[in-house]
Amino acid sequence: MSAPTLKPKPTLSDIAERCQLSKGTVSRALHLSDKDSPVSESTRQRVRKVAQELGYRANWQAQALSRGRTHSVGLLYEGTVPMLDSVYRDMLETFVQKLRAFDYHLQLVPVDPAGIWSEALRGGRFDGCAMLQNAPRPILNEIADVEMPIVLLNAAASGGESTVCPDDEGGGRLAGEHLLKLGHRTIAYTYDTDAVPHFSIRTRQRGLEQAVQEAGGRVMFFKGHQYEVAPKLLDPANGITATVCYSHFEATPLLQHLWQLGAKVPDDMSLVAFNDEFPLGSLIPPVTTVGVPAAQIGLHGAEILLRQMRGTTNDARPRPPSKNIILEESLIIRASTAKPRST
Amino acid sequence: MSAPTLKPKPTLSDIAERCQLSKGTVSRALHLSDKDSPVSESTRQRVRKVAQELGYRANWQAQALSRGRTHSVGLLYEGTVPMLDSVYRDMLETFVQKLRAFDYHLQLVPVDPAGIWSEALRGGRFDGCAMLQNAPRPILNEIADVEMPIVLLNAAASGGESTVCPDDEGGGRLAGEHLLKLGHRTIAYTYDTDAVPHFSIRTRQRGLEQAVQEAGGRVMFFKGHQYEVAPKLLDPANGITATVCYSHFEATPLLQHLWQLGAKVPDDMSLVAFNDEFPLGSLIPPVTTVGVPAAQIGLHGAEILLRQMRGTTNDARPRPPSKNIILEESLIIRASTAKPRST
DNA sequence: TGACGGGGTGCAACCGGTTGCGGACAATCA
DNA sequence: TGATTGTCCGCAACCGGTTGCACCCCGTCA
Repeated sequence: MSAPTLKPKPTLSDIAERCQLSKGTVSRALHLSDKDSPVSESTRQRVRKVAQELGYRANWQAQALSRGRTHSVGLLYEGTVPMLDSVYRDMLETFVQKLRAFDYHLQLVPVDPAGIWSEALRGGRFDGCAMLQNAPRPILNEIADVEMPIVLLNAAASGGESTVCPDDEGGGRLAGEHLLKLGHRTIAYTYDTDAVPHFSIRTRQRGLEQAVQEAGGRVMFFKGHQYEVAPKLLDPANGITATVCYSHFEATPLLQHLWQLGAKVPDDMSLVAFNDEFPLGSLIPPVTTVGVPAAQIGLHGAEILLRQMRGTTNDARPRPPSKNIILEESLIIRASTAKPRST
Repeated sequence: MSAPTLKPKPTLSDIAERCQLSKGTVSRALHLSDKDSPVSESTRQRVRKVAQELGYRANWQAQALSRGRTHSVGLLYEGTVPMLDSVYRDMLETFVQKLRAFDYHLQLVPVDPAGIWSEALRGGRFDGCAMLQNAPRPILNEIADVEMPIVLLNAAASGGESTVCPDDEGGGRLAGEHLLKLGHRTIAYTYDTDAVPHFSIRTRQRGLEQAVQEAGGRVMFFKGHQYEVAPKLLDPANGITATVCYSHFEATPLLQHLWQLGAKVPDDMSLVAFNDEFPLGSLIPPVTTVGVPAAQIGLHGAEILLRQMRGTTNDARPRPPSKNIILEESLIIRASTAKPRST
């Protein structure tokens, strides 16, 4: 009694012994569905009762080892913990939820240059993985090499991988069309020097330019800290009446700097942001923005991954072909956009 | 060749065969340190070379199973994916990094009411875990029941668990003292109805009140959406000259609403927030705030957990006693605070 | 030269499940 | 009543490592 008395976790054998049965039978009794089970109803009842009493839980490693599938997926990310970036919140939330619904667990896997992550990859720690953002080719190649199912979230299709990506080009167009409809003709597009380099910076710009140029308008491009950009936007020589920001990280300080310079939004300058994130909605004025269907991305990503994993591990069925899903963005009109003053 | 030719992951046996050795020897050659190894230098070289060529990686489940430790820790959280809350970013970042340095992997474990998480807990999926925020007692009890090391991050000590928590009371005092020094005597404290209920709401308030009351000042308390609160703060009858917000989520809209009502910050109203988060620094004026040592919390948490896990799993050494660490918060003075006008 | 000691290796059990196969027994059919 | 079928369960191999123990062989010392 002075001994630590480590609580011995009950195992299959414990139950088997208690029930006077063999491990195999107990195993079958526990998790084969009621109908097609090769074990009698009474036995099953008995086993389950005992398992319940003992608080039995299957050991995960043992199960994974013998079944050949871990039932967990790796969440790969570069740099800092990702979910951190607010845009990823809803994306991850639905992604996780969906996978959980199928009893998949998630592992956080930083893709450090040191390459420890490859240990995880090849060590069979998970059945499939998701990568946030665009992944460096070498990494994708290594993943392809071990033939592990993968889905790229918020990334453009570049190889054979499945991807789920918002239609940033369409989003840019949305922003452009909205402003055009209001009567704007000279529109600025800006992003911050500190922004994480992501292809969507360009894609959004492209969509915007397409829409505006088709209508005979003009897009001016500004890169830099917003306190530097703001005065340029207001320079009468430019004739800019509306600005589209790459994200809420630009829009927030920009709004304040414009304000400080005496320009009223939307009267003197209309403002459109991307991402429907705090604090856009709680600024004065609330900022019109192009929302990214983050939750949808997560959901589709999970579904794709689940489908891919089903055929994993020596399953005869070929893995389903990769899929590239593009989801529409949507315009959320708030008070930061209006007709240009001159109109 | 038409067969799928699933890449056969090399195992210990494969190497053993190639080297004409037994599994056991190979296992020893691979990961016993060079000096105390009971295997000859030449053999070790040979084995490692072959392992290298084959791209061998130890199967994780098998290793975990036989060693009795998984070398991974669970990150428990309630509600939505947590890291999402910006305050947790730095906290998690350092936490993860530290654990990774010791080759621990992280699993995301939502503590859903359904109780699936308990499956993970008892299934031996991880050696220890961390819980974000305060955890419900029943959950902690279950964790205690399986005798799993745990550390509570950003939570107050309530049971036998180890905790790492910022000194919110001290932070509140810091805010109060700063304002007092500037000459403020009637100070408001506000938090939003939508704020996640967290004990720190009260703790920060308490610290603030202590400091202010000691100096003969007065704290008024306002709960609600900031657009409702703002007018009350400006009510001359109240004589409020400074406001402390529970977090950046309150401070941001409040600042704008005050502005909109014609009150200038800091001239008419000084403003102090908590958490050093976006967009506080990029607002006009930049907002004075009490910063939480998030990175430190993560770091200490990881260290505590590592120490606890060392003694896990039938180790003779008793687990080190639980520890409750409280970390100081710090005042970040920006432009939103100044002497009250009347002074 | 024979006993002893120790370094280097093989054997086999074990971790905790899963699963193919065969056997026992009862029920059904000829 | 004997052959056949089907139900239910036990046996044992297996997943891929780890590790205690025995063994072999060679050098050393008495």
